[in-house]
Amino acid sequence: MFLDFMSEVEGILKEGLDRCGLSISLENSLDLSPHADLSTTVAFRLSPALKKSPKDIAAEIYSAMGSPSRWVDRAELVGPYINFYMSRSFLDDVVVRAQGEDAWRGRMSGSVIVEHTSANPDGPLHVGHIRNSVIGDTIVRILRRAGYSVEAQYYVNDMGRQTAMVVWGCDHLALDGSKPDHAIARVYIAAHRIMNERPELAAEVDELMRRYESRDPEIVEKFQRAAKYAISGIESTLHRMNIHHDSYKWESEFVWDGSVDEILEMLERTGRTVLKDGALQLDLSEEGFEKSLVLRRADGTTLYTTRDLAYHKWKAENYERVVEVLGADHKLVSAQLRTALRILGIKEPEVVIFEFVSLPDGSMSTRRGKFISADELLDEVEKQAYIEVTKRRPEMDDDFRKEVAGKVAVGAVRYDIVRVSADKATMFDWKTALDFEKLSAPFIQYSHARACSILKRAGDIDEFDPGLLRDDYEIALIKKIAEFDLVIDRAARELKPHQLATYARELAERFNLFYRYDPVLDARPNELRNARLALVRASRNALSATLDTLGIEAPESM
RNA sequence: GGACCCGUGGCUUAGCCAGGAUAUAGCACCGGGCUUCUAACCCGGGGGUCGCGGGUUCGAGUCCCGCCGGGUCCGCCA
Repeated sequence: MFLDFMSEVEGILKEGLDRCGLSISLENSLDLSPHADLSTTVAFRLSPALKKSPKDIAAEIYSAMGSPSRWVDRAELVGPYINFYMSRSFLDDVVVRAQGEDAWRGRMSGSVIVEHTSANPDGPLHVGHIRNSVIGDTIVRILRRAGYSVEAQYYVNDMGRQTAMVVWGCDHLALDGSKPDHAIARVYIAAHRIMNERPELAAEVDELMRRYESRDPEIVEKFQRAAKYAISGIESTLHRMNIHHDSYKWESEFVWDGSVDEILEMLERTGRTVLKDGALQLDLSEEGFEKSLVLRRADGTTLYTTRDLAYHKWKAENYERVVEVLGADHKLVSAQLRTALRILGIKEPEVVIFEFVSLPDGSMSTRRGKFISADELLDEVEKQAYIEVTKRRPEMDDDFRKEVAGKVAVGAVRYDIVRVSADKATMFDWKTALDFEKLSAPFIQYSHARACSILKRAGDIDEFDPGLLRDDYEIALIKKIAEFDLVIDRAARELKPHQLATYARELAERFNLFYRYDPVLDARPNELRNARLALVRASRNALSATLDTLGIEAPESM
């Protein structure tokens, strides 16, 4: 839709530039503008080299440009700007194409792996983790919309000290009957407390780690049982938020199948490694890193980073795009990892870093038992949502109110997380979390429900003529619907899911205005009624596709 | 000490990478709108030295330098 219009504008503009003998990249030279459907400022950029005023240059290009085409109605010269406007047939085409299901998928292709969440299997997800999960899952959904074949993967850190602590805890303490991830957290926290009191026990944990790495069958069974138990709880929380992983990759796999040894050999062959105090290290001072990267301990065991290098080699070999979502605390290690990969000639991942979620009294910690779990958050938000639904729809039965409350709660939590740019640090606050009077998912869900309600009352739509949709509200809405493919395309390239959240809000706003000022069911003559019904259906489809891509359910009634 | 991220009306926030035409929304505040397709909605109003200071440019919220404030990291942990 919008991308088609944009390509035609590029063609027309390029013709003008060519005829004037000018050459400039059209990449990023067309912008959305409040003054036009697309606008270009190329004249400004050409001005210094040509030593002519932008206004004169724009005029020259303008008069040399190609004639209007199928989707482009006209171009206008406004001082140094050249503005482009959509044709009526473009708007008509948007409404027609938006009636169907295939209008919401992009033209990108290829395979992508997106790693997200990957929390240690030592307890439940807390409100910091789910920022990772929501950003990650939304990116997965955006990339799928864009046309990629996407694998969403959870990387299980089973070789770390945390998991060994959990195993030690399970050996010595009983798991209670609570949700698996919460039960594991209790054991993990208790194990830490015991270790603090009796530091001599730490050797037992070291021994567990050593035996696991050497693949002692008895220990392997214990580690994997404990980790899987924790993950089963984590998974159920994720599912509640409409988040699904296609696969789990265990870091131990890379140690046992020889990938880690292979990576170490590759690194040694670069001649960049040094043996210091018996430990193998990679010197990255040339690349601006103060500290060298330790690859293998003096005792011969591997480190997280080494296993991570092997994991990234595997990703690079199996997928065309490698994407991962990491917390800000991983910035440095991730940069070191990417540098090491570059030295090895392995494709580097595209890393989405999100800043921290803190509590009013500091940062969260599973080990210290200081966190607000995602389960707790969802329960509270759902409770609040149920109160709201009951207040607004008292005539509906309890099943309805519960179902809507669930959808609204998950939507509110996801939207509140995804709407802010990943590089903004945030503070968790119960008051804000439980307040969805403010701009939030229900605003968008509600627009969708309104559209559904009209369609339900209308019954089947006869033939329609989109050309009858001519007032400001109708046209603004059609243009916003058309923008869907542009937003997906950009968000998929830049990996910025908050752009879609902004779009969702704008789309709902435009629909609400149309809804407020243009009656549909009572519209006369009947031809106008049919055209508006078609626009409602187009809007419903656009809202539904947008919400789906945000991982938010779109109730037909709420 | 070094590195990275952030700083936009009272609060939250878009725009910054690819500099251009009146700076985006929400909350809160003041006022208005339900005999009309669901008012979880809509309309109007007030409120901004885009942290501060320099620089580049015809033009800077956007780029560069310095400073201030907040966050994060700098382990033979993960």
